[in-house]
Amino acid sequence: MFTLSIEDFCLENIAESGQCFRMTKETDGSYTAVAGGRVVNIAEIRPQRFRFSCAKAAFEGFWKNYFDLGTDYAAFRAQVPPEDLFLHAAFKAARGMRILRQEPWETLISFILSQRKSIPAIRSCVEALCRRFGTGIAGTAAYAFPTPAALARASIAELKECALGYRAPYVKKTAEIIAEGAFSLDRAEELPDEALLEALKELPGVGVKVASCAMLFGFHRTAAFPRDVWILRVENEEYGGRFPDERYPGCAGVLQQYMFFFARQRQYREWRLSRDQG
DNA sequence: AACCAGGGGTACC
DNA sequence: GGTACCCATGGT
Repeated sequence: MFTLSIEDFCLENIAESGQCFRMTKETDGSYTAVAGGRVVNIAEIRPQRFRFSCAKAAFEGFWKNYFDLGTDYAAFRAQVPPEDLFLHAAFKAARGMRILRQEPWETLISFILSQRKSIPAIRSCVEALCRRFGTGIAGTAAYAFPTPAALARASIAELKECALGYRAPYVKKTAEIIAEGAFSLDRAEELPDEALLEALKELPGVGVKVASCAMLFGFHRTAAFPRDVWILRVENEEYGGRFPDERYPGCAGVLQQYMFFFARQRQYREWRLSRDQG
C-alpha cells in the first residue's frame, strides 16, 4: 500500500466510461479494478492524491501501464481548436478520463457481447462469465477473465446462462478460433491499423464498431474511432454528420471517449439547449 | 411497464 | 455499396 499524486485521473469517470467493465465502486467510495489476473483497490484520499492497495512493485510493473499513467492527457485537450465548443465541454465534463491499456482478448470478448446491451448489462454479463469460467484470484473474492480455451470449452447453453442471448455462438466461435491458434492476438499486435481492423472483422460477431473498440481499448490504437449510437448522434447534432477525425492524427479515439462520455450525460442535453437558445 | 441498449448477420436490391 | 429486418435480455 502506498499513496501517489496523479493529474488527470478520475476513477469515477473511467469506471463509468464504458471502456472497461470490471471496475466497481465500493461502499467507501473507493474503486476496485480487476485486470490481468490481478486486483487493486484505489481510493482518492484528497484531490489528485490516491492510495493504492497493491505493492509499489505491482504498480510499477502493471497498474501504472494499465491506467496509462505515463501519458499526458492535457496534450490531447490542447489540440482541440477553441471553436469546437462541444469537445471543450466534453473535456470539462469527462475530466480525468484515460484510455486504459486492457488486454486484447478480454476487450474483444467484452465488446462482442456488448452489442445491443446497456453498460450495466455488459458488466453483469462479463462478471457472470468470470465467475463461471474464470479462475479465482488468490487472496481475493475476484475471478480472472476466462481464457480462450475456457470459453471455447463452454457450451452454448452455459454461455446463455450468463445472459449472452444470441451472442453466445459469437463468443464461443471466436474463442475456438483463438484457442486453436487460427487467429493469433499476438501476431495481430504487429499489424498496422487498417490490416488489424480487417483481421478482427473476420471474427464472428465482430463488425466495424466492435473491431474499433477492441483496437482502441485492447490494442491501444488511439487512432481508432468507434462509432456507436451515441457518437452517431453527436456527429449529426454537432458536426454536420461526421466528426473530422483526420484533424487529430493518431489520437481521435481518445477524443472519441470524451465525446461518448459527455454525450450520455444529462448535462449535455442542458448544454445543448442553452447553446441553441443563445 | 415500455423502452432502449458502446451492433452484426443476412437477405435482398 | 446501401438498406430493412431480426436477433435475446437486462436495467431503468
